Amino acid sequence: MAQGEFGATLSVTIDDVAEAAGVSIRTVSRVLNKAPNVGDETRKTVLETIARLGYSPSIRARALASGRSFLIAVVQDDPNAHVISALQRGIVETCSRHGYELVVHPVRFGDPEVAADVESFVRRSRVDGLIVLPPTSEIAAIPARLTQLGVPSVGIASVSLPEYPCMLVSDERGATFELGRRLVELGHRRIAMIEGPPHFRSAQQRKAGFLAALPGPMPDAYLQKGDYGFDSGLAAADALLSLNQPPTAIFACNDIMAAAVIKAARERGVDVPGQLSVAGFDGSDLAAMITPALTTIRRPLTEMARLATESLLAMIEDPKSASSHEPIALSLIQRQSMAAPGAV
Amino acid sequence: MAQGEFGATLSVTIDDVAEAAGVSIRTVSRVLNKAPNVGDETRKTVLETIARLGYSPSIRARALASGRSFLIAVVQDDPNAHVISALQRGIVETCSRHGYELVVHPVRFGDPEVAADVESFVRRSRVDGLIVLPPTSEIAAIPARLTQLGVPSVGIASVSLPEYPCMLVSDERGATFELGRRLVELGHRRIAMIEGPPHFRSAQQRKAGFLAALPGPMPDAYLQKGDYGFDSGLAAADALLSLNQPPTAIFACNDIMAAAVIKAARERGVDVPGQLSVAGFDGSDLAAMITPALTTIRRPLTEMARLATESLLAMIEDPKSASSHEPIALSLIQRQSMAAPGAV
DNA sequence: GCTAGCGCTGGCAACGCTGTCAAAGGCGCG
DNA sequence: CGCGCCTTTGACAGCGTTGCCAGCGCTAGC
Repeated sequence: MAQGEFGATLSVTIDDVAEAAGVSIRTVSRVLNKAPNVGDETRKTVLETIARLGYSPSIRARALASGRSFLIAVVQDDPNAHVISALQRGIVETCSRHGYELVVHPVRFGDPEVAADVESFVRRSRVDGLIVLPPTSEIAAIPARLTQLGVPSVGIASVSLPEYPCMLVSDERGATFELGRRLVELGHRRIAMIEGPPHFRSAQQRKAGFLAALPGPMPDAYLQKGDYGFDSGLAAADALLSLNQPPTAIFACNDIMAAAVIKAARERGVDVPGQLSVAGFDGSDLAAMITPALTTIRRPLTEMARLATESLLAMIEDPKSASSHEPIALSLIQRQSMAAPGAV
Repeated sequence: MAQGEFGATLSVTIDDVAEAAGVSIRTVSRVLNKAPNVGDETRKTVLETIARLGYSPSIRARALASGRSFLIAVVQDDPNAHVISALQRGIVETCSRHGYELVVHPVRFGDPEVAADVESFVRRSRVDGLIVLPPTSEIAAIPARLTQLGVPSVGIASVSLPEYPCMLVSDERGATFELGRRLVELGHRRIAMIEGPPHFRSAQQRKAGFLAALPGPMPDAYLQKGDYGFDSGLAAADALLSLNQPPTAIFACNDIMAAAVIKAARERGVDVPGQLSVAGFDGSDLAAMITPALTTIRRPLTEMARLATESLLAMIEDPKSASSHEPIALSLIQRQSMAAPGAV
């Protein structure tokens, strides 16, 4: 019911508009959906009436009638604020450009029920599609279920999972390989590394790429475990710097642990990069803010998110449109924390 | 249509369940909504049938029929990944505990159309309620419109806006006052500050609280402009440290600028905290990762977000429930970047 | 013995929109 | 001049739920 010309509320419906404009609701609907077959004059009248009454269509009703919700979801764990936020920015921006809304569905990577949880979420909320963020995107059971449900999905990860109809695969392995080679070229021979959690395939990729770039196998003592947390980075750095033959370069699998290495080095009076080169991974803001500024590997996260969203929307709009697995190149950002080995 | 016992798809409806269970759809609906008036036996049968068919109710249809969407929205600008992500964590967690989903609606603080944009978003998406994050929560026109639409909203900010039916007001002014007093107690007399963007009321609060704690007025040269960005912090720090009488303490209105101060000091060979004390604001992870670790003010963001969400959901479930404006106390985290002034 | 009241269940309409189909009117073409 | 075709418009039937009210079979109360 329209409540008069002013103070239009949520309760103005398409019927009110149709009545006020003297046309059928179907015609109003056509105008709303920019259907081609509407007379110019009619369209104009309807548009004016809509504006006059302050009407906005109910997405809910539209969803029920059309089978499309104009909602997409992002499935994410929350290990890293920087990554999530950069990705979300790109997704949300693309969504609103296309008239979609974004719903956030958090999950726990370690939870054995993740796939079931995501499925039940999709069934209830009836979103039109999903974007699955790392590391959750490494779980093959999720895209498998989604495909079975017929819901389009896009994964963002460092490895390609055939279960996804569409993926953005960042070449983390290639990037760490390049970083490793760079260190070797600089003259480093005692090169150490702090791993990420081994159950993340991206962590495996980073490790594999880096190790492959080195001339020989890495001594066990140089290969430290880490969990992407600051404290684990501190512990690993302490262990490395306490060795009789400490490394002249340390690659930490994310920026946070790399920052910990720099802090640990500083507290022991080890000069970075004079006595120790340090590199991280993520291209986070943090890397630029610490002293010395951290060499790191940047993923074009916002850009990737935009691409992922565009692909997803294309799949939604046209289910036949074949989408592919896109490789994404990463870039090495060289800063002050890395240099040729100095006085050993 | 049910497609057999296995491979149940999205298309299982309440009708299928009703038929399979031998009851009316109305009864199935009652079971779904945990209505009290259902016989134990009937409930059991229905529940079993639901499980057997793999049925999940359509939130969309429920929304249309009941006038509730079980969707709440968070309205946010994106100035600070750390803040947004901590808040989102609390919101999303509380939502899913209560069976709601979260949709993210980004806005631009500076946009003159923000309020209209939010209104149109609410009208289209028909969310049941909104949580407005800082700094967008400082714009009074937004809650004003929402109240007019009859949509519950909760604001999280550093100042109380009467337009909001419910707010969480963090006492940033009180916290910076305490910080200022602490610096004075430590013996600092030459105290400087780097402001945030003056059009943020929270920045005004932080400034006002800090200045009020000092024994005398702050010299103009000690009061530097900043925009919460790292570079602006660097510039301000450079200006301050170039003075004939450089300050012995600098309070930067956020952690990022404080990190810049520490970096600038280091590059000039100014020892922190020996020659210069530095404090920030935000309690971000960054603060703990830099060297020296940064004294900062922590808002219990995730906790606040949880509280805000609980209040919002209470208002949604029971519109009569009176919600209030809750003051939130912040805590000063003292770390190595702050000490008594040393050799001046 | 009759009615009121209770616990449980079902039928019907509605929520606000779109899909489908068909009708009305105007046009070109043979 | 008549036919078919195209464009514009409308009627009707859903979409999958819930709200409302009625009705069933009982028991309790007068």
